[in-house]
Amino acid sequence: MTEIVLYNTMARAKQAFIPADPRRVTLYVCGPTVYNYAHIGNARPVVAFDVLFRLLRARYGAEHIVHARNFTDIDDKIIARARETGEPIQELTRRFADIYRADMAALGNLPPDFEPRATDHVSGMLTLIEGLVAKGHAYATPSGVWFSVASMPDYGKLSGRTLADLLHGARVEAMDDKNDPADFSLWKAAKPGEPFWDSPWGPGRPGWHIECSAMIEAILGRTIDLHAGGHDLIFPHHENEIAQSECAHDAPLARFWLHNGFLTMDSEKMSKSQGNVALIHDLLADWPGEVLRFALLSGHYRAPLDFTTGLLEQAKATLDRLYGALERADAAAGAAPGTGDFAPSPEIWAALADDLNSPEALAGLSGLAASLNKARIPAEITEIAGQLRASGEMMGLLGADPAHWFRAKAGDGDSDAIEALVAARTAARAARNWAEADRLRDQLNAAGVEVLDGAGGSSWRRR
RNA sequence: GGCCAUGUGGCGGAGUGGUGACGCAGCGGUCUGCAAAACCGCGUACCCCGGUUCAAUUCCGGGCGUGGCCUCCA
Repeated sequence: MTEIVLYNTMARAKQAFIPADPRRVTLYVCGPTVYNYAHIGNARPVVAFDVLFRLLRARYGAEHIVHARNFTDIDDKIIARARETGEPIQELTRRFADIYRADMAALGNLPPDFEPRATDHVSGMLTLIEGLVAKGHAYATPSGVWFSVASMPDYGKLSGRTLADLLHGARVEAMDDKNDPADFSLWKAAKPGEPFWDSPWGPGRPGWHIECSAMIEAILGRTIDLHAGGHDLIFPHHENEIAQSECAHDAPLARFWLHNGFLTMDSEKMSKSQGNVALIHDLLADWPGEVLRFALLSGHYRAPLDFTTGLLEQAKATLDRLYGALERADAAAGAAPGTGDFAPSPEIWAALADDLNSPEALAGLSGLAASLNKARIPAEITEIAGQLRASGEMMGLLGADPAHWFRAKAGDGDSDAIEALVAARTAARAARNWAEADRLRDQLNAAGVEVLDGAGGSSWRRR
């Protein structure tokens, strides 16, 4: 089994991944703030690190991996949205958390073992903050509690920033009542009308970063194996998590830091402020979730990826080819699909183990499909098809029944109508009435249905 | 300005000190009543300028281009 190598942002290099305890490998991925629909860019870390999750499960055993992904369910934007719409915060966040889960499931992601919500961990945050204040790393002011960046000698080690860099770029105006412009908020005193929790510093709510520190400690432990998220989280979010957790515990927060690159839309950053976002919810109306997933995996997770319609069309075409090979294999082997214990191909395993090289792994899938299309011996067909499915599963792909893949969108009645036309065409062909047969095929094509004539008769698929 | 990435054929996108990525699209062929699907074959790709080397797309230096981060955006 090939060793897993991952690019560790902290080291700025690929490193062999060896868990602290192979019987309990811990993975934390920063999750969403739930106040609206997730866009496809939000899905990139989820898909990329779902592949990592699958790889770890395969390597160490599913029962030995603990994967947590949080929901941020209290923050300024949530409060603002609730004010706008009048929907209570709890309902709003619960509703969008459910939508998020459904979207991620549609993209073929396994659910994490834990999905903690920030508001369930406020007491843990308070304990953490109290400890930081006691150790001189934080101080209270009327506006809340602040982390004192100057109290941590190696602050900035993840993002490669020095305190001087930060001050250089910092706003000149003294914000709030903190001592240093680089200090960040651990606890915010409640303003009138805002939701609040009681604390030693009066009613208030947590700062953004502290929730992850508290949830990681509560669920996974003080030092975890892997901490992952979007590239933009390196600074300030992950930097500040490190500051809080490490100053509180005198232990490293995570052994590996993984960050995915951004999606662009027509080469521009996809962001809410620019209004160029594609919501997963909307994309799913036009594309199977697996096409979206394949498109996201077609680039390496650390590289930028331009998310375009062309990319989706290519992903769809490639998946059609892969599923086509599986469909013929199932028919030829006459066996139930997905049976038996097949292992992923060594090449695909190696590609994924090399810092989640999904494009190379996808190339491996195509290679297997080509072999499958050429295979003639039933035992060989079963073997390769099994290997192809097992390899696909490593990436959360090819899990569908090919028949479903090609014909799912048709309603039952719709399907019957298509079957009738195909049957009529078969009859016309038997009568060597080519004109009628071609007319029926044109009619089917116009309806988005492709007819495939084979030795054993004609079949059809949706385009 | 500081920091971090990145520049590969029509398009997407891996990788490598010296013959092939892979996919999509395209072209030719086999098959087919004709197609489609599948199979076989085809493309003289590595931003620019120096340097190292027998040999650089791959290493080093410089330049140019692009993207991202620089206090709450995956």
